[in-house]
Order: sequence, then structure tokens, then C-alpha cells
Amino acid sequence: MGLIKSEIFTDNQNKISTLAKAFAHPARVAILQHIFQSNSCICGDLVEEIGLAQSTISQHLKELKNIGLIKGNIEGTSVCYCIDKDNWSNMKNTINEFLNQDALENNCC
Amino acid sequence: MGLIKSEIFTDNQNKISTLAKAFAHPARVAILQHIFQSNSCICGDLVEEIGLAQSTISQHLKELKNIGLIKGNIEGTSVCYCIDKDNWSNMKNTINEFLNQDALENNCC
DNA sequence: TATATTAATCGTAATATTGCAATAAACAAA
DNA sequence: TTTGTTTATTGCAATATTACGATTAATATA
Repeated sequence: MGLIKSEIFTDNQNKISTLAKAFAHPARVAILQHIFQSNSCICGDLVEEIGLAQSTISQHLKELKNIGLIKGNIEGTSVCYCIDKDNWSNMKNTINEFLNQDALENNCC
Repeated sequence: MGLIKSEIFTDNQNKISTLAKAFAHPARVAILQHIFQSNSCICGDLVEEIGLAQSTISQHLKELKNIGLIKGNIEGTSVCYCIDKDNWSNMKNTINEFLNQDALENNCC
């Protein structure tokens, strides 16, 4: 089918998977790294640095914006994208809680 | 197109996105949580606990196996799935390095 | 106002993913 | 050997994702 049955999972499970989708594509990983590491996080620069079409980058930026990890500041005709630090921090906590879970004492493995 | 251009990204970027895909679906999050928290991580139990068809769960287990986060021990006709602790630990390091990156001093944001 | 620049959106095509029923494979037990 | 149990695989259908060209929208500049 290709349709995720979100309703049978917990809010936490859906939240983790939604957040993970943000960096489940190398272009979005690259975009996030560039925004962190560059001192010019203009959309057009990202298009040049990553080798994808402008519309494709714009689409990935939109997804990252929808998930809440970045926000865009309009500067004339350009848009400067920045990390939303509060949401990034919350995301880190959610993902880390999942990654750091321990096995039960009587776990069969 | 729908075809990821892996060759234009770094190994690290591809690695992060591949690992993130493991928990970019709520069923796989649920499976991993069950394996951690349950003392019977038999495939059949997962099918009952999560409300998806047996073939669907089996497919998700196969993906998690391919990524390397779990391994299956055959016990008679059943299979007991366990976390691959070394790979899980390595995955955690890779993801954490990405999540904990800091912005540059002269970052424009 | 007219033109250039930049980013977002639309339309389209192709591949990927999700899900299930049906079947096959592997093994245990009668 | 036959039967039952459990998991993997196959085949299929539907939705999702990725990517790009073309267009639109918004703004700056001549």
C-alpha cells in the first residue's frame, strides 16, 4: 500500500520516526551540516555547494522547516536559513532517549 | 525520479542517512523498543504486539538486520531477534556526532 | 517602470516504500 | 512420513519520495 498506519503507534514512536526522517536523506544531512558550519547559509549557496537543482534543495528546505529544525530569514531577495536551536535541542533529547534505552535485566538476548 | 544521488554526498552523510532510516518508520521504532524492553523478542510476539501483518513485520526485521542493528537467533521454528550491541553503539556515536555539532563562531545565524 | 535576481511552487516522471495475501521454506512433533 | 508451527519470500497494489524543468512571486536595482 505505501501508507503508514500512524494510528496504531504511540505518539512517541511517531515523533521519533518523524524527527528521524529529517536526516534520513543525505541531502538534508548535507544541508543541516552546511547551515551549522557555514557563515553564509543562503539558499542559493546550498544549491551550489550541494549538486542538486534549486527546486530540489528548496523542497528539502521546506521539509526541514515543516519538521521545525530550521527557520528562514528573508534578506532582500535571498533567504538565510538557520537552525531552530530550541527545536534542535528538543529533537536531540527525544532521539537520545531512544538511542540510550537499556535492555531489561531478564532480557532474553 | 525518486532516485537518491548518493555519489554526490560524503560517506559520512550517506552513513548518517542510512542509519536514520532504521528508525524513520514507527513500526521499526516499535520493534526496536520491544526488543529492548521485552524478555521475549520472538518474531511472532512482535506481530501480535504491533498490529501489522506477519509479512510486514518480517520485512521490517529484514531491513533492521540489513542495516545491522539487530541479529536473529534461530530457536527451533521461531527466531529470537536481539540488538547487535556493537553496531548499536557505533550507530549511536555516528548519530550523536551529527546531533551534537556546534555552529561556527562567525555563523550568520 | 522595466529588468534582473532569488526562492517557492507547480507539474510531471521515475523510483522507493509500505502493506498484505498467498506461498514457500524450515523445523519440530506426532 | 505427515502434520502443524513459525518465519521468509514473492507478487501485487497503493502511497510516498526524490528530482527536475518551467513557472510564479517577491524584491532589488537600473
